[in-house]
Amino acid sequence: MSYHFNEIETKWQEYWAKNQTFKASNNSSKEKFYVLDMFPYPSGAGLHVGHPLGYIASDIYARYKRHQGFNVLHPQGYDSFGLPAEQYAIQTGQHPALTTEENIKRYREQLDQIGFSFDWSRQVRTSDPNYYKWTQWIFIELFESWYDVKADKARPISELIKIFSAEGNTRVKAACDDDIIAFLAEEWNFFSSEEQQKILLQYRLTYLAETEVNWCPQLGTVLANDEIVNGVSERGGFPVVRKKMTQWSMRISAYAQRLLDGLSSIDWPQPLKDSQTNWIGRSKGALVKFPILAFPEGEGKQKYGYMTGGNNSHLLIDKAKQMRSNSTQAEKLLWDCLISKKLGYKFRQQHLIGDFIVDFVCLSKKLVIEVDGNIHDSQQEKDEERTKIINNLGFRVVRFRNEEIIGNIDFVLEQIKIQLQQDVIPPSGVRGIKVFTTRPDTIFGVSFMTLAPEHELVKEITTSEQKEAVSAYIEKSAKRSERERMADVKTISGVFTGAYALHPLSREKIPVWIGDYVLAGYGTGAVMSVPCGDQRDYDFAKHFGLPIPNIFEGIDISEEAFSGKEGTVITDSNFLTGLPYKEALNKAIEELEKIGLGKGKTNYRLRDAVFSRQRYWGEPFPVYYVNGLPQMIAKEHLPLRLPEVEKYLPTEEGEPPLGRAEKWYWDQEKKQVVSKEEFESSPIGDGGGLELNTMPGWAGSSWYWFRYMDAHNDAEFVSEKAQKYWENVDLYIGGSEHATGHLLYSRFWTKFLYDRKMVSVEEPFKKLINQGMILGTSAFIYRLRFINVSRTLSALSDDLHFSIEQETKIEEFIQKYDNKIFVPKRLLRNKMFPEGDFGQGQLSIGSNFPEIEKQLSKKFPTIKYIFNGISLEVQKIHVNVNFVNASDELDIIAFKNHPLNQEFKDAIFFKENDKYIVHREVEKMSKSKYNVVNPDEICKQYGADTLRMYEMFLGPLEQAKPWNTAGMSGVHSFLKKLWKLYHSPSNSPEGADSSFQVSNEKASADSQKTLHKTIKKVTEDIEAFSFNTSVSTFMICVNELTAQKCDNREILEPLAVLIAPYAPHIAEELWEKLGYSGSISTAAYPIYEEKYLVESVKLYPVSFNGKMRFTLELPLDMGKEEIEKTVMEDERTQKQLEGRTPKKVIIVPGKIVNIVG
RNA sequence: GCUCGAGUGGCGGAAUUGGUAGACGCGCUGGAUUCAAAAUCCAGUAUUUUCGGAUGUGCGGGUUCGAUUCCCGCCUCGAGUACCA
Repeated sequence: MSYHFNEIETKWQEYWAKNQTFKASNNSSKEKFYVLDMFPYPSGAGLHVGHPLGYIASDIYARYKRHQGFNVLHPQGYDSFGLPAEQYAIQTGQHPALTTEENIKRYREQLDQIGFSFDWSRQVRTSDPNYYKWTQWIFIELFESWYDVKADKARPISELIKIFSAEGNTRVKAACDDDIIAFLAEEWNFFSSEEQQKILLQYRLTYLAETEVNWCPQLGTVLANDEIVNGVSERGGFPVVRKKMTQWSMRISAYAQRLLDGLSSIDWPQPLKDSQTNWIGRSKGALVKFPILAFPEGEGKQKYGYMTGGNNSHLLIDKAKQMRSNSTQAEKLLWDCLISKKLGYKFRQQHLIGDFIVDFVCLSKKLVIEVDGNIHDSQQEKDEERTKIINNLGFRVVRFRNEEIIGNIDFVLEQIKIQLQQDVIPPSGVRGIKVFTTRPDTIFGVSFMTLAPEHELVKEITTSEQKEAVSAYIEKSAKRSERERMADVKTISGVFTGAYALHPLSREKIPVWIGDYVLAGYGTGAVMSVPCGDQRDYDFAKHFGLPIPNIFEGIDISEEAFSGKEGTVITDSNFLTGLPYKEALNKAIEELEKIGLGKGKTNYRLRDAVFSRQRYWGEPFPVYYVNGLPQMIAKEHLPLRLPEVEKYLPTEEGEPPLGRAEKWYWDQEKKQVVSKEEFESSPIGDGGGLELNTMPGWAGSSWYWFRYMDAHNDAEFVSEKAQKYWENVDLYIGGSEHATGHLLYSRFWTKFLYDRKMVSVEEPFKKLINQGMILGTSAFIYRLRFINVSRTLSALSDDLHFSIEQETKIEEFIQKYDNKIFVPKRLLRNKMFPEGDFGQGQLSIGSNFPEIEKQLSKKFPTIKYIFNGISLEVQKIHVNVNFVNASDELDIIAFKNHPLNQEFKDAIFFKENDKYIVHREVEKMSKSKYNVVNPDEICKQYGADTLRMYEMFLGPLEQAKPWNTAGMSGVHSFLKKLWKLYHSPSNSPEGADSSFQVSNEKASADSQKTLHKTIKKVTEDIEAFSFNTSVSTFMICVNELTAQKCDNREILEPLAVLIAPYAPHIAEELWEKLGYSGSISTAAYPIYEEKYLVESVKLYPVSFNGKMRFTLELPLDMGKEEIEKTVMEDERTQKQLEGRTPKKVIIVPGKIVNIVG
């Protein structure tokens, strides 16, 4: 009986579906194992042969683990919100839900026919309201959380509010916005609710803020950094520009360090970990402040650090002096304490800050202490104003009352101490340029500073002489798109601002420049330029003739900058001179900290992730606005369902598509979504307009693996019990393209959920494997096109004096054959392209292509006129690989008759030997390259088991490889041979199962050896995810058993189980024939027994000087000496030695013999 | 530029801690079977050769009795990233 794979496969696929064979239970005494594939997006193109590669691997592993006795969770679902469905909706007007539904249906059919062991009962879809209800729920949890830096975890926002009302915000260390205003507890409690909300928004883990975003006009939405490839959108390849917009953001930067640390605890491919490490981009260095010398030389007297007064200083200075001598009792007491330096910092009394005289100030710590007498009670408002201005000048202010100082001076000093421990560097602001540097050791090599043109200080510091040049430069660089700036790295440009900064250590004057090689978005948007140590600074200095001081001992910097670190000794650097790199670095930070102008800092490249998309097909935010401030809809009213709109385009006012929804207001009284009219006519009017943006594609995929654990839970996103049982994903398989998107966001959300005690694990995926991409083998044909015809034809006509008829003839010819003639690649060979291959695109041809001219002239006499003047171009175009056979011949008839190829109906192909041979190239498999191969055809022709084994056989899972069906027949005939092992030879009577035959007799030692060798190797291979070699092992096994004429049940039964993970359908069928009633899927995995492999003899390779010359069979228990004796006596040895005496004989018993001499 | 990965027959690829390089499959060649084809089976298939052998895992060196495997330097290809201070 022959192997009818189609029948067998359909039969078992139906059986599995009917019996829910792969349904996982949440209540099991078995050990759990969770195998997951990366969430598929159901695209309209369906699956191609590259997609199932990872699914097959994970399925083999899942089935293997079931045989091993594990309770396996192997679910599947769809990441069904996203851009392509929406683009399609815009083009066709079809609701994305409909097209998504159709796509999912097709995906499911394709998945089913490959025989995956998915537990479909747990299927989820991100676009299902029952699912996105929980995505919205998690969003609210993020909104209700802040990041406590000291505890290094997220905490509920309610706890932050408690802290604020008890002690203000000066002590709490939180991941928050940069421009936080310091306030005390009394101030907080005094703030209006709106002010409080605004402040809290600066601390929440998801927050609304105006940010520079990547705006893609064609897609009508913003994109995250990882959605942009080479300056254009990943989907569609449209240009992206920078734009300021108010957006929801995720404070992922708070987790930068933990995301980095966590990498060491997970078993992921190193390249993937590297790429996350790079993306997070941690760099250690120092934050240094360079005070600005307000005016360039000549215009004003040089100012020193303590000269903090404003332009009215000369008027106020005397008053300050007077006040110093007239201080109150409390002031005196405090001054005595401060001046005694008990606190370790220098204070000044009655000092000018701007236009104010403050009571006390610690300049290095930027801390102002004000002592309020009773008169100040009546002018609280004025004081607030004053505090604000002083804050803006970069100082913090603490106030104490007279009676506090007199009554409890220790408490006051304690408070001041706490304030002094705060961050030294004030918010980027007036009178100082903050820079971040990884090389504070090179600080004495600074010869100028460079700011990004967008830097907020530029306008303030530019002198009047330079104003014109500076604004011209800013304008110019703003116009340059991000892409241009990226492409053009070579051009050095910049302008001097006219301003100077003070070097914090050398006290020298440093010119301040602007240049667009400095990025506004990284660090502080300003750099201290060390031309001797940084190539960009070097180039800039060379270009503008700025000095390049050398601070590296014994290093030549006449040609280029020196960026080495280890082994470098610093010189010409004051107190750093003579120190090696590491020591100098620490010493520099230490000194900067002492004078309050710098401190050690770790910087991350990772930016907060923009979470808003101006699109329709995504999760709606559970947010409405009151007076412009976001309010969360109470969780019990979730899900907030995506409304219907009549068009999926932005509104006329430029609002996102949700702006078109008829009902999109939240009525806080009715607790429901209402129309604008209903909302406005409501008597109470509580509530507001709902958020018009939707969430990005990664929202739903950042937590979905938890949902599979408890997919039908209506009360929680996952129950504690289910989550604790399944923990996290044991094995995750997918492509490496998600390295910095999905995989980073998923880790972020998991850490957040862990912090808030909603899950018990801190990482989502324990082990991860990247399957390599399956590439397509594209086919190309070469088409001729006439260019600039009308212009050249009239010129030609004039030159050659064509008659009307001739001209008409030529015109007709062009009409008829333009874009219709195809030539083979061979004709394109000439001196320049000896292979006839000119890469991608098109190529102008003329008389330098003699072959073409000859061939064409033969066929079309008219064409000679064209060669005389009209430009001819050859275009290399993709042709659908389905029209090409294995020998690269194009099926011209099928090609011409295809409905999509109407334009080629009367095309002319230049054939050779009656064939048109296409050109082949390996490229990414994609619809646009017409090289997509679907699994459907292969399943029909060879069966799913063949497809599964063949995809594994193709090569190592992680490696990219081109798709090539050549080897398919080998795998298919292997399965046929396997089938034959269980059946008697074909001379037995034909008919149903009559030929099935296994014997119950004892198997031969050889067969046992073959079986156990196979068990050992295949098991090792599965554990190592080396599926290609296990397929080879099966082939060897079946070849050997066939040769042995093995038909023993004791061999064939375990073999069926062994192969079941790879070829489940045939295994099930054989299992049934072997007399079992249930599915093979949980049959016990065969146990490897070493005793069958024990050998008594070994075929020793005998080498001479390391080269194997012959083999010799010797007993394994033979000792070294005896082996040597036997080998030396062998005549082949004597022949090799040619009479010489060996210098040395190396014998590794059981391995090799090597004779040196 | 930087980071990572990979270079082995005509092709996909194998070789576990350094120990018989090219397993397994495709393709190709020859043969059997057949009226013929398909299917199946058998033999051969790195290069070179004076048929003894010699050479051979991108290139050059090193360590070792012995290197595809370890070390150093280079070349090529692929992936990621990119003015990151």
